[in-house]
Amino acid sequence: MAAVQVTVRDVAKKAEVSISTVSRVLTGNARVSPELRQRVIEAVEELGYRPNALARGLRMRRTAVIGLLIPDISNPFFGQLARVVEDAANNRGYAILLCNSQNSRRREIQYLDLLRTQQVDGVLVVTSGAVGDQLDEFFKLTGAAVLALDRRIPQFGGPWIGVDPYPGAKEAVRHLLELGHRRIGVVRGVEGSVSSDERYNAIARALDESGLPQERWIWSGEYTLETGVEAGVALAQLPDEERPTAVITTSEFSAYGLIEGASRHGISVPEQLSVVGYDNTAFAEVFRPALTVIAQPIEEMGTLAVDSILRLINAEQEPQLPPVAPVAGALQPRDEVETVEDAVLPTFLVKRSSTAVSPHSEL
Amino acid sequence: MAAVQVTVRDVAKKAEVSISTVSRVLTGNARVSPELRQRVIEAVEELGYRPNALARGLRMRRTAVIGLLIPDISNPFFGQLARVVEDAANNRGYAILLCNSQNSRRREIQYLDLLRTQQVDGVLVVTSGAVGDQLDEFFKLTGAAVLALDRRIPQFGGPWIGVDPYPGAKEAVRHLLELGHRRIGVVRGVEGSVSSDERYNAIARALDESGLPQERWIWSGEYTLETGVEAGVALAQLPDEERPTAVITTSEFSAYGLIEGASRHGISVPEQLSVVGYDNTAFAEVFRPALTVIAQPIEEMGTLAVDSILRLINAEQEPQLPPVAPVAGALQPRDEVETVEDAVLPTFLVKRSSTAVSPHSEL
DNA sequence: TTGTACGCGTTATCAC
DNA sequence: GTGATAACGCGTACAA
Repeated sequence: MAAVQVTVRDVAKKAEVSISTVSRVLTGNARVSPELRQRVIEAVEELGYRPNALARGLRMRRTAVIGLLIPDISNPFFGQLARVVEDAANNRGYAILLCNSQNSRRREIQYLDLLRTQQVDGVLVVTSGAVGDQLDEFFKLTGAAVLALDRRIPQFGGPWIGVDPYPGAKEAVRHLLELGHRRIGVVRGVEGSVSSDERYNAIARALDESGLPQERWIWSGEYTLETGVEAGVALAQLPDEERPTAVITTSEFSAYGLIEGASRHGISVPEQLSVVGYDNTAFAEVFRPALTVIAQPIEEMGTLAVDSILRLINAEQEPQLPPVAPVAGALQPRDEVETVEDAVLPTFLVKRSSTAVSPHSEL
Repeated sequence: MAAVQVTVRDVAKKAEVSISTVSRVLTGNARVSPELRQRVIEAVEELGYRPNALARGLRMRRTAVIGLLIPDISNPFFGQLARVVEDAANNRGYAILLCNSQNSRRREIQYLDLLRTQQVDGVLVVTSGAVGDQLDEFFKLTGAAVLALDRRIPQFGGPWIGVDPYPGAKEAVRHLLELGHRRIGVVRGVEGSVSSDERYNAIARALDESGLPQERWIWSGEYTLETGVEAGVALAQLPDEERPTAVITTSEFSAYGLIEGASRHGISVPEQLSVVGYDNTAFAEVFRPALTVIAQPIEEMGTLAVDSILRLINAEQEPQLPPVAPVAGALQPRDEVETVEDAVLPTFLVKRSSTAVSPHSEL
């Protein structure tokens, strides 16, 4: 093949100017006389010239690439998050290097290495393990911007953008109370995990504030279908008057499992049991009954994360419109590092069909 | 800040050798005496040296990066495909640049531009529009490997790796026949789209070969929930004896919609209506009733695609184990371009609970 | 305002 | 077997 690369020299020759003039036109970093400018633009178009990001990155010490380190892209929640992040980044002229850790700490670390050799300008980390130390080291080594997304990372010195489960939990409890529920159970994640504990504590607090007991019906396990099924089966075994009439889960899949497990034993949702899930992926409204959920503001979280990391990278200077039609935006030199504060976005309740009036309600 | 980069010169100085020796040790492309080799390795470790992919890529004209151009990463099917592709690529030492076109032709073209400036070694294209010409041009311009994945691309000269809907369709029809169904409908995608026509034709052929009429109950529309709902509602309006007892859809979401629409009018699945979906995302077994589907071999398709594109790139030479512990594998010079043939993988049926004995069956 | 020359970090070609 | 040196393509001091 070969496919010889058109370089800035070819453009210069064609436009009969020097390469610096070409470069100046392309980057827009210095004034060029209109005539020369025009000649350069024409030459660029005729030759179909595109700058070489490698050379540019080597020279500028910036690549306009950010890494997205994520546990599992096939999980719809992360898929949605990735879509938002990709969109926001792309709009700002940044490319995304996809790093799917598959929930493996080893792969996370391996990917940090790759990200380092690739000279990315920043990394958005949705971690599955505890890599706080490695992240700090990565930052120290590369100077790249590092931002923890969604899940807070223990021992990590950088900023975090995530979600507060409390507002949604509060709404969920109020919603269930209004429907006449007084016995509310919880299917939570494994104890000890930061995210899992946070979610559970939010629900426990909301229940507490409502004067409801929150210690009686608690099941825990991984954020999986099976965990939900087991809880549903266990719940169905309870005598009628000791069984919760509503359950809040901290994972969407567990909610589906719960509904399945309960209905296997003749408990129907929402008639005999109301279920509130978590997350709010596209499936929540496809499922039957459509799932009421404590929703995460995926959209806001993703765009805010990109905004913040770009601020960290200090690329926020200008909208970065390409100065010359077909050529990608020029990179600005990086100046002093800014700091970005942690941000916590509220969850909120999305009411659908999996919650209904309590069977014991007098409403 | 700054975070000065450790270069091959620093390693050379520390090991008291020349930079060429360092390079030789790192790439493994030439013989180095054991003593010097050892000194280099130690220096690399002590300094935490990592090669600069930009410089290496500039020099080698290879980046070990491939682009994944995909319609919508938040769609679970593509999410699963991306996961497989990412995994396979990563195992072979390649990084993935995520290009989510959001089903926009404009963004696809824009991304091809980015991919070109980024000097990627190859592109895996799951297209949403018709960009055959642009792909050929991209190839001509860059010499990068280009491979169409999943969806065949009109007017594209390069190889394609996709799926044959027929085997799964054949199995589905046989399955339904065995369950006593004789009136089988189809919810298909929009007419004229390549993928949609292929899927429909496969089903029509399978029906035809079974001697069943295949022209009576056909609904078409986008691969969405709504299309399914409309079909379900329309189907429910038909008098009992004119209504199909089973329906095959060419999209998973349409199947869910169909079940919803039909049940709104009192038609229950699978008792009164059997439904066969398409795709087989993780949600198919979570849904109730768990969805019988014509499944695509996502795993095989993704890994084969990566294998093939790497063959095209000619990186298949060696497993590429890093010659020096902490340093990423060295790149081999690219030699003559190989050709890769189209590959068509078979679909297959996954039986679940949405299909059952026909209400009119005498079984 | 425009052009020349150097360096970013790496690999490869050439002498030794 | 080892070391100096020239590219790869770009942006920018510096000189003109």
